[in-house]
Amino acid sequence: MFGNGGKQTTIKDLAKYMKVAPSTISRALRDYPDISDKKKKEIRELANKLGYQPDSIAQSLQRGRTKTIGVIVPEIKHDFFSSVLDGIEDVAYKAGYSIFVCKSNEDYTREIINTRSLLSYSVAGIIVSISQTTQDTDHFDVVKMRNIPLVFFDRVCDIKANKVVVNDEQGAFEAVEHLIQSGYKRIVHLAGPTHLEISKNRIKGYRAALEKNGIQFRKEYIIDGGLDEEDGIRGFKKLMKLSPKPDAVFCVNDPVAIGVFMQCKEKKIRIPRQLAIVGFSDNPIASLINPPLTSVSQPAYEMGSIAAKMLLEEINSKSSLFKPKRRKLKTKLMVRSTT
Amino acid sequence: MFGNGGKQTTIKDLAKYMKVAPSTISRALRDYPDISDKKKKEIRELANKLGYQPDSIAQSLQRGRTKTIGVIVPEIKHDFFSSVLDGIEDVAYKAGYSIFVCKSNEDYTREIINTRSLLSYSVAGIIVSISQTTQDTDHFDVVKMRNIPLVFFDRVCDIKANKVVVNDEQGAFEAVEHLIQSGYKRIVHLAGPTHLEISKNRIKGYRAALEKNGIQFRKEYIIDGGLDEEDGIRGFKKLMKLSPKPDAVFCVNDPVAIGVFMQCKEKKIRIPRQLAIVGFSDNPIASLINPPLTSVSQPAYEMGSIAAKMLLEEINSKSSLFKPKRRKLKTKLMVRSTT
DNA sequence: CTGTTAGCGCCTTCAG
DNA sequence: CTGAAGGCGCTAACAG
Repeated sequence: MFGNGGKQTTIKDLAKYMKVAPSTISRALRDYPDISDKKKKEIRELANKLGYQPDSIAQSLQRGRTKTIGVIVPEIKHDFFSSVLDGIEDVAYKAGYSIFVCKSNEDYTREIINTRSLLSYSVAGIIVSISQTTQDTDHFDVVKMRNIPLVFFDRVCDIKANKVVVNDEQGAFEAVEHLIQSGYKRIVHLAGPTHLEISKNRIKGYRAALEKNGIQFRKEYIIDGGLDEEDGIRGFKKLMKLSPKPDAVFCVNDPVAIGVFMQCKEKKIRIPRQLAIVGFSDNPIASLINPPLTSVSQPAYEMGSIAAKMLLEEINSKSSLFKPKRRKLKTKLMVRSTT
Repeated sequence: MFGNGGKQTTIKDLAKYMKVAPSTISRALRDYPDISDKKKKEIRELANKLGYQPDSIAQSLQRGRTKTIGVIVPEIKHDFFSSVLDGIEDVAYKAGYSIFVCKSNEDYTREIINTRSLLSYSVAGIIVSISQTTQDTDHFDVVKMRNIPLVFFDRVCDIKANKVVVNDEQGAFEAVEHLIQSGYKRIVHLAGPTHLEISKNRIKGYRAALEKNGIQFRKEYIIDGGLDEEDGIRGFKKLMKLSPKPDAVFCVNDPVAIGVFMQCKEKKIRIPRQLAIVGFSDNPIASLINPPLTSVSQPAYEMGSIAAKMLLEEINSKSSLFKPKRRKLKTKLMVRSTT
């Protein structure tokens, strides 16, 4: 735009050209009431000509906050999280915010470092889904203490903050009841890490469905594990050793279900004849595999956009006595052919 | 950490407590040679106790650059892009950088705004895969002019900058030759937007394979379109109207292939008996659908990590006469059951 | 209506 | 070895 050695044009530059004070430029550009319209127009034109762009860093230092949102997710490439990110980005973009994306890699320590790093960049707010290995959540207290709005989604924790979740218990309940009504009797649950709320709630739903339908709960039918495909594979192996042999499995999420699914294929176990499978989150992949996977659908994109909206709302509410909200979205059981 | 009204501890605070000058603190914390070891230790301890964290914004303003990398992708939720992001994040994190993720939404205008926004935040460098609708690339000239390192990946353009691509032509060639050797004769190519290099190169490979194997090229067998599932659906419809009827289709990428795939299912067309399909990028989904999709595998995570490494290298090379590099990664044909 | 001053938090001279 | 001063680009407060 201008051959000034790669430097950006500053307000000072404009001031010199126009022979006015920098503050006048600043005011004109931000359409302050008490500047003559003529001058405003002139200044605008010059700014345009020189390709002036306000320096966000300088503005941020001055304001003490950037127009950015920090996001911490355990993984980026998972369908669920990338869809959530998509939702967050759209809302943020429309509001003139940019997003810092950090990945904890399911690692507690990295999550702490991510948090610190976001704080040091004075983000306006933070959106988090905690890692599988996170048990202690003191690092988020610092965020609260600095009055930085915080929203948790999906994998939430006990902290007093905004939360966006789905109706995990109800979703699990419907999934398991569906299995029961389809005639399955020996239903195993491959559960997630026990300290995560989602795991607990999905277990609750599982038990409630059994109870309501008069099926006795067996402790050994809950198999603890993680949230990844490998956990599904491991879970499958444990499950096959059980006796009496289970006839259905409700998995804490789709990756785990896919793990089981692949093992069945490998071991030539017929789905659903020999083993019925239900997943959770309804990844796009669920409807494309064969047989298509029955799964509890979870509105990922929407969770992201709602989380971002809640965050922005808190950012824009001056009052520090913001009351944390909890949004619980509905799940929907997508019945397909693995059940 | 400290009940100072949510404000972060600053160097000034430390200076007051210690009754020394701020500059002394700054020097001690950054381990400057000429500060007494004793004082250094004291200062470090105090900083720790008060939970001091340097303000990245202030540092950035001073340096003129942040320790951040801007990334612009057309979509976040696509397997390919989210895996690339994963690769970028890992490398960035290890180098102490954070990433700004912007999504162009395949929209030229939004891409321009994204670029501007990243510039205004003084990112240390930018990594981009251009949108389908981007024909003009002047907005990246500004980046170059401000001496901000730039790396393109996958969807690159003509600008003189670092690039990370795969061997598109060779990949396409192998895919099509594989079809020919499997006995298919009437091979259609669902191509991408013609102004993108990847589209051109994949077309080149397609033609080269036909030529080498003495199959006559037919203009109507190249069907132009976009890069999404819907484009696959549209492409399928056009393809079915052709006569003589094609017996195989090579798709510019996996989403398009999936679109075709789903149409085949819907219209009860046997794969590969009636129509063979090959995709490009080998998304995880490819191996899970039934029949599993033959696809050209593209190392997405690696592309991201290499792009980030190239960028950091340029960031760290003081010399402004940095010579742009082009890394071409290898593809690998994953032969499965749709061919 | 406009200019001057001061300061956000940090780092880099330049003096001692 | 350490302190004081100035400035990165911008804006808010105070003067006229």
